[in-house]
Amino acid sequence: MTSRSSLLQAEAPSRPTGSPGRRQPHAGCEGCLTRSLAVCAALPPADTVELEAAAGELRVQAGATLAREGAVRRDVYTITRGMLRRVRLLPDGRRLVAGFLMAGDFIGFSGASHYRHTFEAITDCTLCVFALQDMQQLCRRHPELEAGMLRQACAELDATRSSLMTLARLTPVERLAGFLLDMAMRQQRLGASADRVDLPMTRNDIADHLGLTIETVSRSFTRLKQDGMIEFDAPRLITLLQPARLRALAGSPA
Amino acid sequence: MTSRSSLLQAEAPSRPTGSPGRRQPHAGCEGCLTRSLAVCAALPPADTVELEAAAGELRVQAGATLAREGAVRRDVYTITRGMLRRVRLLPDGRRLVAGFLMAGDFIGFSGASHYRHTFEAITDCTLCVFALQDMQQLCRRHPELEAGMLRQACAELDATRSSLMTLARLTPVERLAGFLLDMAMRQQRLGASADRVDLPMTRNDIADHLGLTIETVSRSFTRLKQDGMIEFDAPRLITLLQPARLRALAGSPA
DNA sequence: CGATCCGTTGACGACTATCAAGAAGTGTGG
DNA sequence: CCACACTTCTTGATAGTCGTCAACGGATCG
Repeated sequence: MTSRSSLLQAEAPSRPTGSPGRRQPHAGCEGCLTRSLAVCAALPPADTVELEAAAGELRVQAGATLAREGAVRRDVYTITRGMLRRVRLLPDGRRLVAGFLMAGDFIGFSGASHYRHTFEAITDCTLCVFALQDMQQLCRRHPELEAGMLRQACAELDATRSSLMTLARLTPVERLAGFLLDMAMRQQRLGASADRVDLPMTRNDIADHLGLTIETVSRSFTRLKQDGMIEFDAPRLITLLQPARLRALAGSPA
Repeated sequence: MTSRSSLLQAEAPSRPTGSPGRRQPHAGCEGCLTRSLAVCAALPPADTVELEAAAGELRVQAGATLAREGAVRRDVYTITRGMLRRVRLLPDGRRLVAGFLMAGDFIGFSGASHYRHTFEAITDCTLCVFALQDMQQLCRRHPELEAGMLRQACAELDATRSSLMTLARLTPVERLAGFLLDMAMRQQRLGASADRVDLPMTRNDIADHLGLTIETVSRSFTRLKQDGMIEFDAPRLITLLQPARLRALAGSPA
């Protein structure tokens, strides 16, 4: 009985490509767990009424696709529960997982008219939906919101640029160490313990995220375990025994 | 006598680490060649007076460092002439060139209080300098400017995410093909011909940008030449003979 | 003219991808 | 409840690609 984190709920039997789910009226920002993390935080509490009016709630089953690469980009999203992957494919099937998205993350920082990635739910997810147009109008009326979006877009840019170093110059073990630290940090922000990492995604997802094969990912896990830096509570639930050594491996900035 | 492009002027005898140059009063936005490209374009012509008041002009010699990783981030820049590289180093000397910056590009989309990269001039450069504070105030007074910054930050995010695919999943030849197309496209926006690419940076810079070694970069160049896709006018001046085939190699999006 | 830097090419070896098999966990149906 | 299919993850053997080491040619500069 491996009790996975309550933040990232357990993966349901994955239907290959389920429907993205229905849009429902929004329940209200007040009780929202991610209120303080998300883009919405830029708006003073008094103005959340407007946000709520524009927002819809969307639930997506594990395994289902939220939005497909190439489709017209009509909506933007804030994730309130669960985890998704940002995927891009090459014609010959090579795959990149450009990132994992969790509660508080925003989908919609793009200048493109069409989605440039496919977004697939790894666990059951709940999201706040906004029509792109509505969000743009909200931004026009509330410069603080736009400023907040700019700040968060810059933060994401910083993070993405760090990934460049990972992919360009780090060894497999170093990449994995950095990945584990990154996931731990983000989950900690959501209230999890600092040294426990929950990995709802498959080894394949991790491989395609780190530019490796699943075998190399697996061997790198084994190496970190043998060296006493991590411990497996389950294949997808890991304890970081020596975060400092992991940080040293990953090149500190992580 | 290799007459390099007039857009990216020839590399001067590189002083190892010259001084970043002096800040001068600004010459005015009216005649600025990059006016239509840069962040500033978001501001209506009537308001450029304010921009000019806040801006300074800065010249940086080839080989000199504009800003150092870890230093306090006091200024932001728009490049009006020349080319710089965005560099990050690992403790053991491994290097990443996170990007090449040219006329119209903006340095300053970051949420960090300190520079996260070192910026080094590849050719002699001219830049518009703004104190970070001034720019933030300008944004507060002119929401259009902030909206423009957000748009451009998103565009840069899109571009950076594309680099992830390059580094994670493309072969050396594919990476180089994509790189050449990217440089050609950006130089075309500045008025150069579509099939001529000027590469002021060294093979080492290219290697550290593509996550390869200089030998592999060199061999990949040779391969593209042997296959008839490119032609060398000089080691750093290349003609794209078959852009379509290059695009196919790079995975089209480029 | 020698020194230095840059780029190319060749020989070799290491590391990671590939191929293959097996172990472990999960859900389904009898 | 158990057998079976299926997926995921791990481990081993092998091969290929790219990194490393080395040498050379060309350009630039003092």
